[in-house]
Amino acid sequence: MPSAPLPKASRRGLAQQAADLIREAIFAGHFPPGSPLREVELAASLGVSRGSVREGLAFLEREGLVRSAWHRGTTVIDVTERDVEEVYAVRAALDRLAATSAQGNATADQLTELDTLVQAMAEEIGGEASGARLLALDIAFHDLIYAAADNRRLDAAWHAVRSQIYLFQLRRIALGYEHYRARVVAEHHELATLLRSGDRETLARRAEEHVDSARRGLLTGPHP
Amino acid sequence: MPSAPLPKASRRGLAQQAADLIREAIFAGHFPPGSPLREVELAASLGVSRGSVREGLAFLEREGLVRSAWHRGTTVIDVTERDVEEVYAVRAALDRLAATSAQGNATADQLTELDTLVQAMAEEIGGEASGARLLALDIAFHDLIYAAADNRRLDAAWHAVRSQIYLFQLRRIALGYEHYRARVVAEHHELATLLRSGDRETLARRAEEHVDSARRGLLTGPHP
DNA sequence: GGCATGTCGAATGTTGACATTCGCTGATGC
DNA sequence: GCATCAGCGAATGTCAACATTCGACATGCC
Repeated sequence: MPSAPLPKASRRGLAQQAADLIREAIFAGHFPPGSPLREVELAASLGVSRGSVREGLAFLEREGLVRSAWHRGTTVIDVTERDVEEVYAVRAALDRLAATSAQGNATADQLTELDTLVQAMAEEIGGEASGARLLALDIAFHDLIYAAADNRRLDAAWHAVRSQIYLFQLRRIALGYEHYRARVVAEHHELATLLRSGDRETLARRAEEHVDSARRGLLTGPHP
Repeated sequence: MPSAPLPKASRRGLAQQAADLIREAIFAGHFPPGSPLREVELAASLGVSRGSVREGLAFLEREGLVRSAWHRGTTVIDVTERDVEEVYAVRAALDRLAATSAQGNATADQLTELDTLVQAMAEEIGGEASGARLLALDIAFHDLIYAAADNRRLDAAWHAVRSQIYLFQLRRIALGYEHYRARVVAEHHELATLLRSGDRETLARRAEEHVDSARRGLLTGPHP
């Protein structure tokens, strides 16, 4: 996942570092959905104490990547059809608000950056497309919209589903991503255009439809 | 055999208990917005260790009630106009989704319970209305809608703003709540009716407008 | 054989001590 | 008089040991 630039990264505490490493391990497939995340094991593996690992896991739970139960440990979330439906329903609602808030609120620089990202997607597809890189650009595009919306609560809600979306898409991409490749550029280009100058209601509808398109891409084809 | 002092006390862990107590203290006004929540102080006050308090504070941060910064401690959130705008913008988006999801998904029992809550509001107003009790019924009403929506991610997002809404409204109510009293019953009655049998688009719009009405109620009148 | 129960092990929950960081204060130099 | 910086104190961050809980297996009774 494209992590934000790290100007003060080293001063973020071991818990955050542990969370980052565990998150990466989950994305890398080292901990498949449903597998347990044992604190002692992780503490030994990461070279930090159990307390820091515990705090890091709590942070990942806030992102929705893992689930914890009283005295029953922490496990990676499932990736059932219902889970996908839940996440994308919430994301559609959030994206709708983010897009309409960002409209008229985004700076010129931010709008330009959106175009740059869309162009990068197009170039990625032109060459030998890497699904993972395409996905990173996709997420970065939406990160930018949420940043332009300039609403800390909205951004927090976005972060509570962002990692899950990344996990879902990553797993789907591993099975092929022609469906993804086919629509990414056009849809994001349209969103950027509508954001710059478009009917507010149309933008809201399109933002929702974009999420629905991504959801359908996840649920079609081979299932895990 | 000495009977246990707290028979069913700790099935949820000390951290959760600590979070509950601190949350209540914040709502009670013991910790006004912006005031620091010192771990050692709370640990001594609650009779638990700092670790548990720390975990409880992390949970409250998930609810948006407090904010933490690296080596700078935890403080109660501010209640500026911008904070209110942020929370209610997100809540409008979530309520819209919750209402439309609950429509056609709610059980008969849940719909009946909604009516019961609306009637309880009306009775509360008929007698000597207590703003706090009215607010509790209001929140319970929306909790029920979110429960009917049956989406764990949506419920999590709701819980990330619920406590903030409670705090905002509590502080506003302390300054008088005629404006609140005037609209509560009618608006919730309409929502319950639309939920049972109403146009989906109308329901979505009304759910958003209901939140906007609450937001305006918060921002009018005397400001803290 | 099937079900209730007791015991055990492995994991989480909790704690107090130790290390680190940050803001403040006051001495210091210009 | 004012800016700078070193030291100080108070708070948070980290750790390793201790206590508690739950699931699984074995055991015994019916």
